[in-house]
Amino acid sequence: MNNSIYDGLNDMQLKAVMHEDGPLLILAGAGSGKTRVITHRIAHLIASKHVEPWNILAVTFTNKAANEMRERVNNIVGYGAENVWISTFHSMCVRILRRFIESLGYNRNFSIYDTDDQRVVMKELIKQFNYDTKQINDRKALSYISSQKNDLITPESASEEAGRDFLLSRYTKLYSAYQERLKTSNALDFDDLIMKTVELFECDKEALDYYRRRFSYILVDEYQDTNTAQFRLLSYLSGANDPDSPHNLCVVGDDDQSIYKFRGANIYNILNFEKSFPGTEVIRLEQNYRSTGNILNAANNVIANNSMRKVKELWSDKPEGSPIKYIRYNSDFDEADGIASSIRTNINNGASYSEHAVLYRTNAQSRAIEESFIRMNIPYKIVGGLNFYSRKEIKDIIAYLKTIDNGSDDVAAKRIINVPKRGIGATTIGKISDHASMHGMSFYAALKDSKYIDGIGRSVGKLDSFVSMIEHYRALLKLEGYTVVRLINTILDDTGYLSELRLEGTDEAKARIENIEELISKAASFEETIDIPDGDDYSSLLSEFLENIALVADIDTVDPDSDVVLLMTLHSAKGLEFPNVYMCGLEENLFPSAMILYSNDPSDIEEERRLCYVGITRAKSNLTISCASRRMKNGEMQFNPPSRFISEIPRYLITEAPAPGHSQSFMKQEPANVPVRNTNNTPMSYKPYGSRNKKGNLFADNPYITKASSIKGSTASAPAYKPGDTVKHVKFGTGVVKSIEKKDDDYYISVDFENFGIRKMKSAFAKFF
DNA sequence: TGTATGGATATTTTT
DNA sequence: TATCCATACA
Repeated sequence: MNNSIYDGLNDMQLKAVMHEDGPLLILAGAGSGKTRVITHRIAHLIASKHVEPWNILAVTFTNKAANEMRERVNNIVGYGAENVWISTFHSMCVRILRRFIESLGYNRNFSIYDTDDQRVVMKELIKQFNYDTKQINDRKALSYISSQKNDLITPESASEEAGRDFLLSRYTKLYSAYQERLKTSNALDFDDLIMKTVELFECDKEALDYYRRRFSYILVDEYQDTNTAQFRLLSYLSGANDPDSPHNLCVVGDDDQSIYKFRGANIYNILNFEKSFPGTEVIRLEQNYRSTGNILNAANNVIANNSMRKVKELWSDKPEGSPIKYIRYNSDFDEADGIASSIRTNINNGASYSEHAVLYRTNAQSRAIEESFIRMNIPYKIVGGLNFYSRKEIKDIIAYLKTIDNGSDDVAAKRIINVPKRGIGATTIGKISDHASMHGMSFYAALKDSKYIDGIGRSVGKLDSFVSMIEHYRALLKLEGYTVVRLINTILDDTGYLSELRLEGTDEAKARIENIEELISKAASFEETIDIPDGDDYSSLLSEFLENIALVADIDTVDPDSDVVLLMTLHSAKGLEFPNVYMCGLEENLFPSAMILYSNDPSDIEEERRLCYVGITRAKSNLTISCASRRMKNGEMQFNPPSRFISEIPRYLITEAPAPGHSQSFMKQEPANVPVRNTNNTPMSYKPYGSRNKKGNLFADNPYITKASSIKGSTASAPAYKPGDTVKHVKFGTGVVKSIEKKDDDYYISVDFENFGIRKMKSAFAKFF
């Protein structure tokens, strides 16, 4: 046999690779070689057990992981890998639905709605129902719907559940209306892709049988991140309810790296796997091949503070390596500069940019770092944040393509009906919408009826020419074999979209043109990678292109060969590794985030801690952690103590580096945007947290949950309230004013809050309403 | 119908 | 701070 399949595997890895039939749970700690195990197991199945490649299904969460997996299998077996189904949950479901969705009453060329599309629909519905937007906003409604779908709860059962609960019953009404709207638009959102596939398997025996027979071996990566719907999907495919099925389901995951609860991930999928699949063999991979001893030690100590875990202790035979570097900067800008100059130093010592990554909790933090990098000429790429495909100009072009591909897609059609301006106004659009919903037809179909709609009158001509333009494009695609690239170019010319931007001539317009050019080159490279269909009908090419861009994650587009520093959230960093990692913004209220500190679910903090664990374990040789004494957040200055997670790392693993100019300059530098309050130049009353206390313990004075004071307004005027008044604070809620005292130029007000007790604050700072 | 303006609001993470 | 939305005005 081919020896190379088994070379270099440790005993546990080998055991997992060679496991015979039956359910298999691989608990793979960070850096323990889980991708290696999956790929080698696939290779083993093909080469040694003579399983046909097309009978194997491997599921991941990102395209990047899927592509890497395919490449690695290919390298091991050298043949057949292209026939293994290796794909993400979402693209697998699209593929299944494209074939069988008609049994659910949808059309096979359905659109995929992204978050923006969803919001457009939801905003319309909330308006239509006349709901108070203060009580119900689109984000909340959509996150409610998403969690229902992740748990496979239909609108019907949701509304039964909601009963007469005021808010909940409104949400469920929105849920069913939303679902109807998507159906008329022949569109599915991300969660639908999974849920509809499950529904398909429930109602279409033939479809289920087809895939059951096809996939005799199923492997799932990052299993800890699966939600209930995905679990059900896997159960169907692996014949969980069929006693005769061998249940050749192999799942790989790490409960300590479960960080997607907010997206519906159900940690019990992994914690209870053995119960769901009796006879499961459990294999633990506990040897870490990635990080130095110190880094691993730090990670183990942090995660040990969590209670709900599968027993597992990562170890490594690597040397201790350098200590973890910790710096508390004065400000987020100093932090950014500090990181940039540290990277610069490493580069001067021969390191390459791509050996570095900067990880943070929130996307907004990338801003300051980006600015420092630009100033210091450090090449970088920001992963995530504002997605390329969510830019306005890109969305516009895509909306054209979507309208051409699927005329029922109302969000797309409405987006472009008056872009570029065709003199079709809100009134006209409203009338067409009404007509459409009255007759249960799509917006685009209603456009064709415009001459029968009252009050449209003089717009009929404009609407008709819009319709014939779209029909014309369809014909180009079908009859003349237009590629996507040609189609986009034609649209840009015909509509004058591009010339309008050129005329504008601003920097912004130039950037938009560049983005459009990038879209065209993305389309071109897409067309290179797929088989051009026979004959002249290129419509399927367009559908595939649209599907492709709907399902790419930003991380998928990272070029592994380009020598740049990667900037990304801790979430995006999962599954990656770097020699040098900078984890920044380790502050209470930021990481762990303020949101979870006030949540009433105590397990939330454990998820934050897992996120911290994920971050630490990304580092191979050098880990630098940092925080800032003051930081601009949402346009206000915050002062946060260092994160509790820092104090969970044993002191002896850490070297503390002084922040540049810490002792002298902390007060000398006037914080940006903060009005000068002390005229006589005496130090202000607060001291930096984390400065050494008498015991010499770096962390002892780290008060958890210290609220950031918010600074706003510049002059202290007498407060408009008096003791005994009830006030409402933007963060602390309702409270009663206890006392007000004047000191220097400011008023100090102390308030007894219902939920937070007595708080004393400068009246100029406190936000009451 | 289109644009300008000011005020409110939000930011935790994303396939 | 940055974006979104409603309102006012051209």
